[in-house]
Amino acid sequence: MEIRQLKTFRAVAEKLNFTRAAEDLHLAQSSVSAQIKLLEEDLGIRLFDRIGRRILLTEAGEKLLGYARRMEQMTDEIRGELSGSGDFSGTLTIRMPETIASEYMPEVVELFHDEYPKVRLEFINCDDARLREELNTGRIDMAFLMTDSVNFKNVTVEALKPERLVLTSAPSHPLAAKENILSADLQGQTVLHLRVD
Amino acid sequence: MEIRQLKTFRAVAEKLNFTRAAEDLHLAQSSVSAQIKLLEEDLGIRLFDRIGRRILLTEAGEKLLGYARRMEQMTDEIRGELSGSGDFSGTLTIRMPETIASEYMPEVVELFHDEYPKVRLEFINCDDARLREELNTGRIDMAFLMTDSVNFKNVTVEALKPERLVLTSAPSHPLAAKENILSADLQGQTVLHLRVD
DNA sequence: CGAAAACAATCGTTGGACGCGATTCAAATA
DNA sequence: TATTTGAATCGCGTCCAACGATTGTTTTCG
Repeated sequence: MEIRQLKTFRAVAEKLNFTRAAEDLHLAQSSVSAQIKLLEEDLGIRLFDRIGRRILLTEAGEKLLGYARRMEQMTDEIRGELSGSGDFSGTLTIRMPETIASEYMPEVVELFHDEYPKVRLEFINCDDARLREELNTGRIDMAFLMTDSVNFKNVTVEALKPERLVLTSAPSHPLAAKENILSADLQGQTVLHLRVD
Repeated sequence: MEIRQLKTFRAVAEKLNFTRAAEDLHLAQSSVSAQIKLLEEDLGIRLFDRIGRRILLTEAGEKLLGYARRMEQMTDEIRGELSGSGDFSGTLTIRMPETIASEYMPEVVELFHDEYPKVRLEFINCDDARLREELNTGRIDMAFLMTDSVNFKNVTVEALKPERLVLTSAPSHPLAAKENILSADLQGQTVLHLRVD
């Protein structure tokens, strides 16, 4: 029996739905199934009745739910009481291109806020090339860029992931018919692309 | 924060000694160190003051100890309340050679008893060859053997580990001088060996 | 005072646990 | 009957946790 399992159990027991619980917990549905299965095996008793695709708490499940809630309260209490200083708060100012922001940030913000609810996130659009200065003066705390390499002094840089660069056009465009496009083919074409500072 | 970590923490906090705690928990000392380190990182606060090789609870540690105890009580309560049927009791009768018993059983019995305190273990010396009958009639529940292979019907057999067979003699024995001994060398010698039923 | 013992921290390795995506199978719904 | 919803299962990859060995330090004892 582990706290992680009890948290998962509580989520499932309250939603009575493995898939929703998985979303809440930022887990795959299969992982939730596996955890519940482990917990049931560990306790040696079924926690849910599976009636068709619908699930109900068994009597044992009902009892456990109460304990799980108290247990979780207690962990929160522990953190509240002990970690004091470890409980970050303040504002993080982040500069990043809108394209990245709209793609990745919704999920990242949710995850981050779950862990550090007292930290406010401030995003600024990445519309100029004065990053180095901004980072050094403390106007922004961090930035996400799409670029081949960055080499700033006094700034920590980490590559997060490669991102494919894709060529897109209207279906009616002459180049759309070609199987392969060489960079030479773009000669004289008007290209709309990301600003790379 | 996981229950396992809190259990480890409690053991250390009560013994004020990592090594003893590790023994109690059937863990390596390094594992205990690692768990405590993780817990301290997770909570963002030191739990022990390390004064030389001696350790003391910090203020945070004192507080946590209370919580850890309540937490553990609660898990026991959960098991007591829920697992009902999963709580095995009764007697297991096991036949095995004394050589095996004295070598492996002390630790095995301790581990087993920690997990199933209500099960009594009964050992019988392995001094006859009527194992098959004994197993089938239910006089014994299981047996440990040292042998090359066993093939009983209605009996589940599992190989646990290979065991080296070593030749030993008094230092004064003629064969003791030889670098290598062949089985032919044993011709005519009196050999004291395990009974293999 | 020097030698030995006690003990926690650290390191490298490895097996197992855990998470994931894809798939399957059953049930509910259209 | 077809489609959707939802949980279980499987195979795979990765990461974590336990271990043994070692180190460095402190305490104890000869």
